[in-house]
Amino acid sequence: MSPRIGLDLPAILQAAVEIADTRGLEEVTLASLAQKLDVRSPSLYNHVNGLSGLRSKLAVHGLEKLLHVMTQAVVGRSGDEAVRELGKAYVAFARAHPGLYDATLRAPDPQDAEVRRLAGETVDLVVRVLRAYELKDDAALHAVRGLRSLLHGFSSLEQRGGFGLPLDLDVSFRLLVDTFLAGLHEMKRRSQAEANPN
Amino acid sequence: MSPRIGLDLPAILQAAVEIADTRGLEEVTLASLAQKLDVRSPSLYNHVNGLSGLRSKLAVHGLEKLLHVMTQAVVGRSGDEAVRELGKAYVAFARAHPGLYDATLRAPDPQDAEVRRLAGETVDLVVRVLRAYELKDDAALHAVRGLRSLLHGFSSLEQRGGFGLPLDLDVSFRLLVDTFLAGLHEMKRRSQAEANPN
DNA sequence: TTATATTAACTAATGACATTAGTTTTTGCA
DNA sequence: TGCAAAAACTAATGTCATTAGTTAATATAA
Repeated sequence: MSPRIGLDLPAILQAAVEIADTRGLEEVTLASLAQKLDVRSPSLYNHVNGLSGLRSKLAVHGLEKLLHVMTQAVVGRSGDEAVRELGKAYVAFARAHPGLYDATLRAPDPQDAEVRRLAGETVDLVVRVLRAYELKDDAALHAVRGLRSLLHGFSSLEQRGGFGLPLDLDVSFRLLVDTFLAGLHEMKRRSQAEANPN
Repeated sequence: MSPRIGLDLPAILQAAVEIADTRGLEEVTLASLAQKLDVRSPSLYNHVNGLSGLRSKLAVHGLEKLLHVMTQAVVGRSGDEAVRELGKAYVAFARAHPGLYDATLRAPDPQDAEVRRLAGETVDLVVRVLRAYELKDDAALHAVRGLRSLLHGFSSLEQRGGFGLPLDLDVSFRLLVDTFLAGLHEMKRRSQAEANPN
């Protein structure tokens, strides 16, 4: 059945991740990948649907790993602590895997079933973490979007060297998360005051 | 001195912006640009230093426009109102010019003098707006980073369709900014309480 | 008015890609 | 032992960016 198996998907993905993280996502080409794997580039078509297929697989792989570290970060925790650890895990992942993180957000096809499934699971995870803040109705979902915006924004700008200031990045990040949490508490307070105006 | 002037930098930039905003930044190639301008691609080298030069100019152009709309948004305003308008102007720009906004953040050379100058001016603008919160020392700069993270994160995810949820984006954004502002007020309160603990 | 220098835009050529078609080769199983 | 499946290959095509060298238009000086 199966003839010379030199390549397989895991090996291809690992090599692609290595290139992405060290040289940048744009450098992940079928040519560079084939060279690294000591193979001719058309051979890759037996495992992956061209460059765009590779990028899809890379995106899915990255989302899986990201969801995993986020999940690990919140088990056994709740409230502010859980959010803080979640945030730390998120930026740590982006720092450790800049290229893979990038791939995560440039899925050629956002309608891809796998991508949607993983995105959904990630949202669920964060919703559960934010449940502690007793946000009503859609507020929890809006808060998920907000938290994700802030995490992604920070990671993205950090990666692009978008912060020209000579200022400790970890301090900036901690303050940002703390400010968001303080705001969340305040919003909760307000909505409760509104619902129950002594 | 000057022979047949069919092209000039403004025309080139305008065409590039059009392609970027309608088809995406990746579609801005010397080939597509030349076709749109009815010229052969090597001709572009007389005005721009190759593809990377074009991207640099595009980034600078985008930063200039972004700084301009941000500046217009805050004149005559202060405090929360100024921050809210600043935020609205930021996401409105990203929505109106998705490709150009993208170019803004993928400057091939973040060390480029023009890019650094504009980035500096933008930081200055936001610092002035945040002065109202009387943040001490570096806190103001950290807050600038935070605000920028959140604005960029939201815009970027919105563009990439990263929000799978069927939820009003404008509401999400307003809540995010409000949460940040509430947090900022709370942080200010805390630092004052600490400095002057009755 | 004419000649020249300047320089924009051109053609031609090269090399890096992705991709497709068609061929070779390995290997599991009958 | 032989055959079918499929992995990896070679060859070819087309799209890019980029460089070298050529042509041609025009502003200015004579």
